[in-house]
Amino acid sequence: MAITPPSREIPLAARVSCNDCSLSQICLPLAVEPEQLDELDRIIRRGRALKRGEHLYRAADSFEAVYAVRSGALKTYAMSEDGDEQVTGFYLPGEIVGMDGISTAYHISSAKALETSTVCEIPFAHLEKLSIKIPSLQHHFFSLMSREIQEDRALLMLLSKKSADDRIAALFTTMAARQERRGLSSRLFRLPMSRYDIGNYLGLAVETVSRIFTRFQQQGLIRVQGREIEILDSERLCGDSRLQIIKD
Amino acid sequence: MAITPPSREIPLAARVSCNDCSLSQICLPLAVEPEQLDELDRIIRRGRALKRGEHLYRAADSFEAVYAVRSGALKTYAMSEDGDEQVTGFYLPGEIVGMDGISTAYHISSAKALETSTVCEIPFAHLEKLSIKIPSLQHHFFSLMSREIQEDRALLMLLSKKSADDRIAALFTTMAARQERRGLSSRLFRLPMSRYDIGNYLGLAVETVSRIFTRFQQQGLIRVQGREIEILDSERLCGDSRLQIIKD
DNA sequence: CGGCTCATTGAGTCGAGTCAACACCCGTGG
DNA sequence: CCACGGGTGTTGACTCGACTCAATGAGCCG
Repeated sequence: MAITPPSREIPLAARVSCNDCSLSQICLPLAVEPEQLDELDRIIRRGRALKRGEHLYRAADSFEAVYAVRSGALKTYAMSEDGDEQVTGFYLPGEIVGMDGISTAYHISSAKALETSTVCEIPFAHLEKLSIKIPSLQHHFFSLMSREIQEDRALLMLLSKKSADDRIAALFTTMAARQERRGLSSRLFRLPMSRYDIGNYLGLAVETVSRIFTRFQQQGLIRVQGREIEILDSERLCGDSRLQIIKD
Repeated sequence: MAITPPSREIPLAARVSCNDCSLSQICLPLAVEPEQLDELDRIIRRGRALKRGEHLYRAADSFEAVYAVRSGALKTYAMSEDGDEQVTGFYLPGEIVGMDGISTAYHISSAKALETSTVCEIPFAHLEKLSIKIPSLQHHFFSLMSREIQEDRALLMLLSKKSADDRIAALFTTMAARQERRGLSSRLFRLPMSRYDIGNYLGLAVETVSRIFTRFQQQGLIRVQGREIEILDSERLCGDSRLQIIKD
């Protein structure tokens, strides 16, 4: 099916080692000593490119690897029997996607690019072997999974008792925190996902999302311009919703 | 504070090795060869007893160990700033609790006994070391965490779009599956938690839980007697809610 | 210029929450 | 032995927040 592209089309990212990657301080390598980084480097297949809407993997695909997002953004979603989807997470550069599936050997959810993206593929079997040689890597990976659990728990709290306002506020707050982690502005950023995805993720109707965006703007909490968001009053945004967001 | 109990009061469980434990087929040992079970056995502190309402750990406690439930049942819950709690999970015999906290080195949530319970304490630092020697244990532990993520995701789907009926139905279905995993009846069982905990967990008011229990009974789906539940028509129970529950 | 998808806004409905009263069970103590 | 009290569970009446349906606007690409 796929025709091997001529070598000049291999994206730049493919030739950048973890050493030179701007994300190394928040990605997997942070757990690995420089001397051992080579080994990690060797097992990683870098720079796989995805077009907007393209799948990284689909539910029921066999689980072979986890992926570090290099650029762009992905969403993961699960499908219920009656065919409607549930967005379970958004993944930004430096984050690891695909950790569902370890227990079943096949993926439970699907991962789809929200925009043109590149990812680094980390074959899981190799990662496991390497984790045995590099205890700090094993620990870091346990830690990543634990954080995934924590984030799910935070979202769970949100969905189970919070109002629509709180949910939207929490989305802004977590997005801002993740921007900051990458060294970007936590005040001004662009949401990579549609209102539909937001609604689906937060368990709200698209219309509700839209209405709340508008109202938050009227209240002077944010400024919205399509997918561009500017946080004007993070105090009141958090305070109103009285949320305990995971901060690392 | 605690007075060391005379040796005859050490619970029976404390002297049972994993070898002889009836739960070994669904608990950690399933990933360990008989020859190596001794090593696992040695690091486990067995038979810690908890009275109803007693805490196993509290949020912000330093993270030292994970725990295998031997008997009874626990709930985990998080507290938001404004002081109201959110139940994040229930843990039955053979299940591992406490895996939050790996990434932060302190617990994010609290764990509390729903009834008189015993747990086996597995110091995490030891477990990590042992995982390096026993790759299948490392894999199993990754797998357990992955399953935890999957379960959270399933719950997430539930909370984000499903009706109150669906949520209750899903609770019954997952409880039944977990009973079956332990080799017990999936038709007839006892809920270890109060209606309040159920409501909190599923994001419903207690009154709603109660009403739905009553209606399900009227519809001939279940028979309820306090906390005793008999599933009469699992077909319609699942079918009505059209849910994709994680099955292993 | 259509023909898309995505986003916003308005009007009406309904499911689940809140408030309130009451039933039940069980352990305690008079 | 029974009365009392607290925790737990059930039921009813009323309210409101978010969903649904429907129409319109805005941006994008062929």
